[in-house]
Order: sequence, then C-alpha cells, then structure tokens
Amino acid sequence: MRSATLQVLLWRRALDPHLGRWSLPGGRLRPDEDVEQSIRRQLAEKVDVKQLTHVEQLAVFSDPYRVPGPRVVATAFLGLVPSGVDPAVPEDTAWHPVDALPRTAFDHEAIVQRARDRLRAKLSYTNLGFALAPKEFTISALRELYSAALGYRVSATNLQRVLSRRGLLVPTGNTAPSGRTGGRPAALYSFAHDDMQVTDPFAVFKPPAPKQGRRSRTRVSAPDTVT
Amino acid sequence: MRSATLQVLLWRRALDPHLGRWSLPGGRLRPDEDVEQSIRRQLAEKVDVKQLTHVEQLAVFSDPYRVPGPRVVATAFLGLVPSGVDPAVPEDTAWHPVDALPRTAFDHEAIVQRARDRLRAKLSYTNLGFALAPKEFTISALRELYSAALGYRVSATNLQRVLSRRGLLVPTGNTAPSGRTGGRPAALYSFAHDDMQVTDPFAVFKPPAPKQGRRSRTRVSAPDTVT
DNA sequence: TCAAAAGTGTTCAGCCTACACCCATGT
DNA sequence: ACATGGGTGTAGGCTGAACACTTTTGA
Repeated sequence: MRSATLQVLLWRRALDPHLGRWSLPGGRLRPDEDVEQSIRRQLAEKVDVKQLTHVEQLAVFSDPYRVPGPRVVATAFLGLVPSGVDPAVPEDTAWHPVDALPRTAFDHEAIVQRARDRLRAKLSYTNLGFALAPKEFTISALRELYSAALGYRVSATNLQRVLSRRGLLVPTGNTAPSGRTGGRPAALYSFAHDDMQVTDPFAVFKPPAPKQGRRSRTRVSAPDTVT
Repeated sequence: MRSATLQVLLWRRALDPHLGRWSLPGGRLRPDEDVEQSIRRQLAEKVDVKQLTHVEQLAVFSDPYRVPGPRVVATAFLGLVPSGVDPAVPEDTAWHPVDALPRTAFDHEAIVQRARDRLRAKLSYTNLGFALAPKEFTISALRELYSAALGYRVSATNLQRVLSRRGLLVPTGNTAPSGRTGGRPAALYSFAHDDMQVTDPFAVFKPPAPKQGRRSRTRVSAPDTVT
C-alpha cells in the first residue's frame, strides 16, 4: 500500500479467468517457502517491490467459488511501502486509490477492504506509521499520511502530542526549509523504531498495578496478538 | 477453548508422524467447503463439539518444515465453547490447561499460545466474554471466567462497572441462591449480544466529534478489522 | 448479631481532544 | 509589518482502578 491518497498496487490479469481485470499481485506458494517468503518473493520478482517496511498476514480466503474452476485458497497479506519510495513497477501494474478501485478480479476488492481496515485500526494503537513515512519527515507531512490512510483529517497538533507521549517521535535536529509563502520552518522527525510495536494496549482489566512510583507504560502484547 | 482454568481440547495422534502426542483437532480441507466450514465440520464429526459460541481465524502456519514429510499448510482457528457446556468427547481426546500443556505434536503449542493471546486481547476490547459465559451468570462467576482466561485476578467490581458502562450486561431479574455460608444472593445477568462486537474502539485520532449533545458510543469496526 | 458475599459511591489518575496562544520565516 | 505555517500551554471530558461503604443473606 502507498500514500498521498491511500493506494494499492494492482496488476492486470493476462490470463483468462477474469482476463484484463485488475488483481492483487501474488502467486503460487512453492514447496520450499512459507507464505510470507512467498509473497515477498512474488512482489520482488513480479512487480519489483522490495522495500517493504511492514508485512502481515490478513486472512485466508477459501470460499470454494471465489475463483472459477478448481478451488484456490489464498492467504492475503497487508504489505506497506513508505511514502517516498516509488518502485518502478512494470507496464501492466499500477497504483490505485483504495477508495476508488477499478473493477477487480475475484474477491480482491474485499481483500483490499480488509487490508485498509486493518491498517486503519493499527495506526491507532501501534507505531505502524513508521511503515508509511519516509526516514525523516515533518509533522505536517506525517499528518497528510495519517489523514490519507485514515480517511479523515487528523489534527497535526494532536498527532504530534500522542506520538510524542508514546515516545515514538525522535527529533532529528534538522529542519525543513519553509515554503515560498513563508511560515516557520518545520522540524524534522523520525520514528524511534522501525518494527511494529503495540503502543496503546487497550488492556482493560489490567493486572494489578505494580506499587511503584511511576507506572511504566506497559508495552504489552506481541505484535500479532491482536493481529 | 474452555474455562475454570483456560483449557484446550487436544487429541492423541493415532498416526505416525508424532504418534501418541497431543494435537489440535482438525483435518483436511475438502474441495467444497471453506476453512471455517471445515473446522466446524471436523469438530462436530471427530470430537462431537457443536456448540461453538465463537470461531475466528488465527493465522496460517506454513513453515515448510513444520510437519515432517511433504509440507502441510494449516489455517489455525480460535473456537470457544461456553463454560457450562461439556461436550462428551471421545476416548482419545481431553481438555488440557493452556498454561500446562503436555508434549504436543508439530507447532501446535505455538498455535495454542497464539490463540490464548488473541483471546486475552479481545476480552479487553470486545464483548467476547459472551462466548465463554453461560446464558445466565453471576458477576462472580463471570469474574472467574475472565480471571482464568486472562491469567490474573480480575476485580469483580470493575468488571461489573466496565461491562455495564459498555451496555453489555443485561440483568435477567433472577437471582442465584446464596451459598451455605451466607452472603447476599447474586443477581443474574446475561450478555446483551451473542455475536462479537468491538466495544472499545481504541481509535486514537478519532474523526472530529459530531457536534451533538451526547456523543453516541461508536460501535466502529467490523469484527475482524483488527482480527 | 456476626460473618460472608454482592453491589454501589466516590475519588483519583491517565489519556486524548479542542482551542487559544506564541514562534519563526518569507515577502 | 503581516501573512503563513509550525509548535506549545492549558482546560475539559471520558474511562478505568482502587477502595471504602452499604446491602442482603445464612448461621
């Protein structure tokens, strides 16, 4: 997936069931790889996407009739590419806005929805933003990314505050030049981690608090406890 | 899964790779069913478990070497059976405490861990308790269930309050007799819904609040947005 | 009347939102 | 100067945790 508006990489089917329609990149699982290796390989080989900042399983789609002919079981993934990167994709592939998809093959539209919803949820309670943003960015750039992904205007002020409070933003010391119309130059930040972590454990019914002074922010669950 | 302490139903393998070890119930996917239908069928046919109150996909396990011999791709599920129900399971199957598993076959221990973690997370931010509890229950019974599932003592007081505030508890009007040692008889409750709903959308960066009087509790995401 | 269990009232703290205000830069 | 965009200070609301206190029963 990708941003400005949230986009998905699709390619045009060259074969007959649903020939010509847009479909998610992917392919057959080889006997010597697991599903994640497989999707990474397919993306690298077929559409030359290698800089994935985050990859996670979505779900298995296995309806016997999801594809004409013999049943195909698909394991769907959410894969993220950061905002700056624009991999040179082949002729027959293109990025499409997630909220205005062309006619897609099979159940791929449903899969994209699922991916979008998962991304949205995780932007709230994890540091997943790191996977969408470039190494260094201004808060307003980040605001654009979050807004695009979430589908509504996010306040830069609060974005700043929440991410800071969670210890996710590291000021790099650099500043971006101000635009031609003036304005204070923006400070540049980067994310503190480049792997996904749950930063806002919604754990209600928490275990009794440790009796100490300041309650350390619990960095509870493993990344895909909640998937 | 099941409670008192949290338990999993395992059965002893009768065939040779890992013969005799305990393994999760399951089996091959038939061409005319999807994975969920399949797991429900297997549970019904093989271990006679039919009253599943909740079933959800966990993840695909596809390591080429997870099982000796030709690779087997497994789609793991979390399935819940309410506390009262005690399905008559066959000879070679038994419930095992999740935190003290016997030696299991293949990667089944890891799968059970995942299931446990998922359950724990969802107890916090969804109404998933309904799937563990019987139709009618006292708060302290519910407290036992939550405590067993979460692995630490939950306060009955707060459990009450949180679930009530979320509108999940409906008093049935009935009361349970008090124990032989006396004590106020407990009121009986039931859950307001018997399908899973996200009740505590951790949505930070919420869309701007509707300017109206009382902000309606958003029942945002679809059940498996967050999986 | 006392012990035991259930349930309620109240206080406190953390986190997020909203909004007003101050800061730095180009024209 | 002043417009423009960046950043901080502060107040308010909601929610959960903790704990004291009241209620209802059996012995």
